[in-house]
Amino acid sequence: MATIYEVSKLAGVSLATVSRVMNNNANVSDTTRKKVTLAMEELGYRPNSIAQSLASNCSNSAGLLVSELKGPFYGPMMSGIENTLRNQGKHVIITAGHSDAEREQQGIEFLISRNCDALILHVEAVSDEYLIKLSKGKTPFVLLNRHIPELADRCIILDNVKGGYLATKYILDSGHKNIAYISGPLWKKDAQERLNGHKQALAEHAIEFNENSLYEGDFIEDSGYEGFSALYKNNPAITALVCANDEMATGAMVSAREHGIELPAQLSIIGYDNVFFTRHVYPPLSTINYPIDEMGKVAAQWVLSHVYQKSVQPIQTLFEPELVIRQSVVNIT
Amino acid sequence: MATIYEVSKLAGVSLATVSRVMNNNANVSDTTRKKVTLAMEELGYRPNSIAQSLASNCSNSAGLLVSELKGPFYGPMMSGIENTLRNQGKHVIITAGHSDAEREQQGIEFLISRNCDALILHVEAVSDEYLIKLSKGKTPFVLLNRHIPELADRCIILDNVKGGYLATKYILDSGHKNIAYISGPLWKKDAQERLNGHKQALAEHAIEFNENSLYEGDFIEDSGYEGFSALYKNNPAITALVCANDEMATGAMVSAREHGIELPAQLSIIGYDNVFFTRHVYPPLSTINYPIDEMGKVAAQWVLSHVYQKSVQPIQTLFEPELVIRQSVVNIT
DNA sequence: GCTATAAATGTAAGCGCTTACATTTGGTGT
DNA sequence: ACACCAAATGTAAGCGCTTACATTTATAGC
Repeated sequence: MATIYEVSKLAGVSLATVSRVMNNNANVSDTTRKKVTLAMEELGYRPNSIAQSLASNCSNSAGLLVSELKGPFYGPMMSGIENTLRNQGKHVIITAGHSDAEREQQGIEFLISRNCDALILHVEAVSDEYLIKLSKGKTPFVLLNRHIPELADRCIILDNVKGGYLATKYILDSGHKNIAYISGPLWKKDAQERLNGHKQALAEHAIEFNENSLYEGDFIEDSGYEGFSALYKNNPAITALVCANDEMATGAMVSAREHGIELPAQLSIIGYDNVFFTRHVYPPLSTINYPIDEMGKVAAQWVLSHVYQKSVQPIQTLFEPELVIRQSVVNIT
Repeated sequence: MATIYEVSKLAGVSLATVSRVMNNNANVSDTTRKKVTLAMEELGYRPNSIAQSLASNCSNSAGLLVSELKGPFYGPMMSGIENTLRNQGKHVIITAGHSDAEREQQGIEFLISRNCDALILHVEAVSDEYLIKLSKGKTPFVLLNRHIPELADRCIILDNVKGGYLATKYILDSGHKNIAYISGPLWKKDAQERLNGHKQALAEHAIEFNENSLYEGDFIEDSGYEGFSALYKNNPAITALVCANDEMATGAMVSAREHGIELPAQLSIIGYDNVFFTRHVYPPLSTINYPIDEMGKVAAQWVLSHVYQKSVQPIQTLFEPELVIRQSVVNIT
C-alpha cells in the first residue's frame, strides 16, 4: 500500500502538502492540488487511518456497545446509529457486552483504546460508579436506555415505568383481574421499572400484587415459555399475562397453546418493545412501543453535535412509550 | 491517559521492557515483570491499540461487512462471528454495505485502512472482478453467501439451488399445481439460484414455469405484501406461494388475509432462511433452514486459522439447506 | 525597484508503540 | 579467577501520518 511519502515523491511536493490536500482545508494552490490528486490516483493511494488517528488524535469513528448483536431489539438501534453517523462521514465500531459487567468493561476499554472519538453505550451490568468515573475521562459518551441522575443530560431513555403502567392498565381496563406477570431479570433497571409500572396500575385498580403471580425471566423467549408453565401450574385461573418484553410473550404463547389454552379467547397476553415481528405472531401481539431506532438516531446526533460540532437541534432525552393494540388481548367485562 | 513512557519511568526500566511485559512473550525476569505490572496498575495504564497497530502492523481485529445491521438474518451471523473471534481475544469492526456497490466498497476500504488483519464480507453488489482484485491485496478475506469460482476456497456458501428446489418440491409433493413465486431481486445471485431451484423442481414435475406467476421482490416484507397482491390479481386460482425468504413470506401472509384468504387452508406458503420468528407467525411457517450462525462461526474460524495461526479443523465451505416443516403448507391431494 | 504582507510550500518533531540490534548482567565450567 | 554464553535489559529507528513553525514565493503598494 502506497504511503504519503511515495505520493509526495511522485507529485514532487512535500509530505505536508500531500497531507494538506487530503484534509482539504489548508491553502494549497490549484495546480499542486491537481498534481497531488493525480499522484494519489496513480498509486491507488488510501490514507492509513490508523496512522491518521495516531497523529491527529481523532479517528472519525464512534464506538457502539450493545448487549447482543442478534435479537430484534438491537438491530434497529444499531442501524439507526450507523446510518446517521455514516451520513456525516463517521464510522462505527460495534462490540457486544453480553450483559456482563466484565465484558462490558472490556468492550468499553477496547473502544477507548481504539481511539474512538465518542462512545454510545447500551450497558446493563456495569455500575453507575464506573460510568460516572468514566465520564471524567476524556472520551465522551451517551447512554442508551439507562438513567443515571449525575449524567442525566447524556442519558437517552424511555419512561419504562409509564410503559409498564400502560400495559397493565390496558389489561385491567379490559376487565381482567387475575393477572400474571413475567418480568425481566430484576437486577436490570428497566425490568424493575416496568414491573413498578405494573404494580402501580394494579394499585390504582385496588388489586393486590401477589408475589406468586410474578415470574422472573431473563428477557429471552425460553424464559417466557418456562415462566408461563410455572405461573399456570401455580394458578390455572389467570386470564391475562403481561410480559416485560415481546420475546418472552411469544415464548409464553407457545407454552399456553401447549397447555391447550386457546389464544386469545382464554388468555390475554401483552408484550413490550413492539419488536418488528409482533405483528406476525398469532394472535398479533398487543404491546408497548419502544422507539429504539429513533433513540439510536438521537444518540448519534448527540455525538455529532458534541464531538464533531455539527450543529443539530437540541436533543430529546426522554421518550414516551405508547400502547399498541392488536389482537392478543380480549375484553372480558 | 498514561503512556508506555510514563510506565517505564515509574518502573525504572526501559520502554522496550514495558512493551515486553505487555506482549508477555520475551524474556523478562519475574522481578521486573512485577515492577512493571505494578506501575501499570498504579497509573491505570491501557495500551493505545492504535499505536500498537501502527507499530506492529497487526490490529488484532477483523473487519465485518454486512448488508444490514438490522433484520433477523444478519443478527445471528454477526453474533456467531463476534463470539468466536472474541473468545480468542480478537475484536470485530462492523460496518454496513446496504447492498450498494459504492457503499460496500467504501466499507471495505474503511476496514482495510483501519488495519484490520482480515475481513469477513457479506457483499452483494460489488463485482466479482473487484473481489478478485482485492484478493491480490495483502488483507485476506472470506466471503459469506457468495460464490466466486476463482476464490472458491474462501467462499462459505449455502447450496441455494438445492434450497430452492427443496421448497418447491415440498409444495409439489403436497399436491399443488398452481404455484406462484416471489423472488428476491434477481441481480442478486442467491435470489437467482433459489429461483433456479424452483424451476428445476417444477420441471421435474413436468409443470411449466410461467413468467406471470413470478413476482420480483426485494427480500423485504413489503415486497411480499405487494407481490402477493399482484400475483393474486393476476391469477386468483393459485393454491400455493413460495417465497425466496421468510420476510417476504410474512408480508404475503398479511396481504393474503386482507384478501379474505384463509391460511393455510386456502393458500399454502413456504419461506426461506428459517429466521427465528418463523415459528411464531400464523400459521407457523414452513421454510428452508439456512444455518447462518454456523456459517458465521466458520468464517471466523477461517480468519483465526489463516491469519492468527490458531490451529483449527479444516473448514467446511458448502452448507446444506434443510426443509423445516411447520404448518403453513397443506396437502391438497 | 523595493519593502511589507499574504499565500504556498517545506522541515522536522512528534503521536505511542514494536523490535532489531547492542549492551550489560549473572551463572557455568575449569 | 577467567573466559564464555545465555538471559535480561537498553537503545534507537521506525510505523504513516499531522502540524507548528520556518522558509520561500507571489502580490501589491509606494
